[in-house]
Amino acid sequence: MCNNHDDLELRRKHTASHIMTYAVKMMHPDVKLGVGPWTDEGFYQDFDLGEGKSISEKDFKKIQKKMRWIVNKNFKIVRQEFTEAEAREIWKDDKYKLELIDGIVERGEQISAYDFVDEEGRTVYRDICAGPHLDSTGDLGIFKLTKVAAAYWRGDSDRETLTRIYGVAFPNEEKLAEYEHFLAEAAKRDHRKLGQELGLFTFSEKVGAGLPLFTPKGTFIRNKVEDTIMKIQSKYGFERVNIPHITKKDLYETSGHWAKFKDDLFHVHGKGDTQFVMKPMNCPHHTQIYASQMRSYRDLPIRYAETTTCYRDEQPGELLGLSRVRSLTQDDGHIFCTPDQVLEESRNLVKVIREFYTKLGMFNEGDFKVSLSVRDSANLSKYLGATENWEKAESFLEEVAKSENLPYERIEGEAAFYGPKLDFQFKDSLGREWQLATIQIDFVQPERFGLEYIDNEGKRQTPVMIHRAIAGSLERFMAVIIEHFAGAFPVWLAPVQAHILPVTDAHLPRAEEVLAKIRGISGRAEIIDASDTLGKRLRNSQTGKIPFTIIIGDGEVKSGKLTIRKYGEKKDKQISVEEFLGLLEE
RNA sequence: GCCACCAUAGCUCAGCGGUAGAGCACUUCCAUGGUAAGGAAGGGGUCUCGAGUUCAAGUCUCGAUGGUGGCUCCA
Repeated sequence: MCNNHDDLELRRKHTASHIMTYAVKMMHPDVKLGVGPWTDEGFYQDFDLGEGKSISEKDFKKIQKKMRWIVNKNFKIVRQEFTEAEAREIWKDDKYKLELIDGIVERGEQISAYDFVDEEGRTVYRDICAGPHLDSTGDLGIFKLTKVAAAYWRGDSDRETLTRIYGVAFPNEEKLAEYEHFLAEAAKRDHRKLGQELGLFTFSEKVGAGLPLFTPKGTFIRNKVEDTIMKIQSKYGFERVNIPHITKKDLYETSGHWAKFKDDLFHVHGKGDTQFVMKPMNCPHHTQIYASQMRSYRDLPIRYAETTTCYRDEQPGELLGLSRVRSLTQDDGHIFCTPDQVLEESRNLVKVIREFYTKLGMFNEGDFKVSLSVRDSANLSKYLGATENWEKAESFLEEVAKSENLPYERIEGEAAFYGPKLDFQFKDSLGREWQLATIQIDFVQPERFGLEYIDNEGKRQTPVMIHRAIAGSLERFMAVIIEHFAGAFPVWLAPVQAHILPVTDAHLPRAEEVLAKIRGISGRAEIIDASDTLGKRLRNSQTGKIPFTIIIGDGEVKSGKLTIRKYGEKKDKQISVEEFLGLLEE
């Protein structure tokens, strides 16, 4: 929920939600109501339909018809206020409302409801609501129910399952058309669709859900992303390490993850009795590399980096294309340092993140947001680690966020139990936010694994661990950049940078010469021979979102120049081979 | 895991009780074509899988698998 809506839009969504609820109530008189707020997109309402009853999208037509009837009746919408006792009496049969009333009372707010009132002044429908609303149902405009889903009461999976109906509401048809146009455009950018069309990755039912397979082109992009990150961070002293993908469960018993996450791991059995699991993370492994030697304060910070795949047995309903998978490749890194070094290390990590995302053109205002997750000041006891270190780390992270001008928001209570963090969230084509880069301070694992270094007084000390990712997971990162670029990757990232089109077979030798020159600078190009018409081949290069299409015919053979068509442009350019090679450099 | 929907050729889809179709892609042939789909022929499907109903099941029912939109979760 956010508050950047103008008042009228908000009231329209609120009223639409009540009208839908009234319509559903007419069809299912015994229905009980959960919450029904407005959202960025529209509105929803949760219903408890009762045992064995359900609503599907096939019912939308009927519900919308009833809603239209309510709109046409033009009921007045009137605010009513109640005392706690009155409210408890009115909604005494509705456990959900009673629970909501508890909350309102607890917060010391006024209990209010909105009534739909007919011409004779009779209340035909009433629901508890803080408002505000339109003046009458006739003012609603255009509405549409969009989807139905299950939701848990209070968002708690241990509690009742409710049926949630989503809808949108607009002042006129044009606004609805705009919204539908946005959805259609988003669908065109969808990474699952583009991934298939551009041949970047695939899934196989035989391999399993959430286990993506990358083609040569997709793998090129992954490797390029990895190389780019490694190159940027190399100036900050990272060293690459390598670990196996399975481990004895003992590792996670020590780290403390076993108790909490054992059901989310893939378990592996060998010949003996020893129980192994596929690694869901890399930090415990990395601690063991740190722990392999006695460390001095002079050695710190020690920085390990590795791009490696982790396996998590996510629940099937949670999988989503490349955004949420069961085998995820992290560009992971861990820094072991003193508490005082957290400031400088975090600052350097932000610099790496900035440089990398700037290269991709994704570090602009509005493209991303940053969360500084700190302790819940009302509940400090649930966090592990020395208070002094927490305070230092939180203030260091905030200092970095400020001095680096990050668009950050401080979120109390969002810190992990083991330390504060700085998360970078980027949007996909539908505006859904995905965490990619992260910087997490950890006071707990070094302790649990008994990591040590010897300080300048010869005393044993426990280092702080910083977990960091720049791309997050390469799978999720690919999903986001495919949608960000709508599949039209910049030249440096494009798996195929150029198609060379000889006009006829007679021009093939020249095309091969040009190809050899491009390959000479490790450019990535392909000759598309004349077995299709030139028009057809040009079209294929464009729909394939190839950055450059080179056309070679009699004119080009004679002049020695190249005719270049850039992706998405309507006009050609004549340039020399050398100039063209310059365009491919990174 | 929860609710809803979906699954037919490599891709996009039509067929919706009487044992399969289109376009694109692919193969071959013709055409050697100067800026977003040249022409012709051909190959390709136990209609996701398993049960059930029926004389007869892509087509109806149930289950499994996979996918989508939300919810929960995301170390």
